[in-house]
Amino acid sequence: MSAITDSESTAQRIFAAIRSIPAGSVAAYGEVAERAGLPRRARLVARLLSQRSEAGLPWHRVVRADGRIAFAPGSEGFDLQCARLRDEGVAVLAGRVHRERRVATLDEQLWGPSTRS
DNA sequence: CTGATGACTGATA
DNA sequence: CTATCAGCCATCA
Repeated sequence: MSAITDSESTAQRIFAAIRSIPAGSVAAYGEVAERAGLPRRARLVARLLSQRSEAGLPWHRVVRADGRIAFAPGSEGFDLQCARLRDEGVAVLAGRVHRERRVATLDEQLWGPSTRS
């Protein structure tokens, strides 16, 4: 059988986490890493996207923790990510996504933004 | 081994 | 608000 390395299974978990981001929403690198079971591996997620990104992977839904596009303004990646997000109905102003468009925590998805009785 | 780099993050000024 | 610093982790010279 194939010898699946830890790195590959890790990568698959990260890709799965990214795919789990609903269209019209975005998540931070740190959030993706955490949901993939890799806390504090935000840079690993970034490096993975940079080197091994897959076809069909909604990488454009991954932004920085502050909602900003990770690419430099004016770069190809920036322009492409911005366009694809807007295509999904996400407002991107000054290279930034509004806070409410973020998929904060898993808890928030399950419990809702204002479950406080 | 050390040091630099990167699609990062949080704290501080 | 922006600018800088330190922490973090994987890879490379």
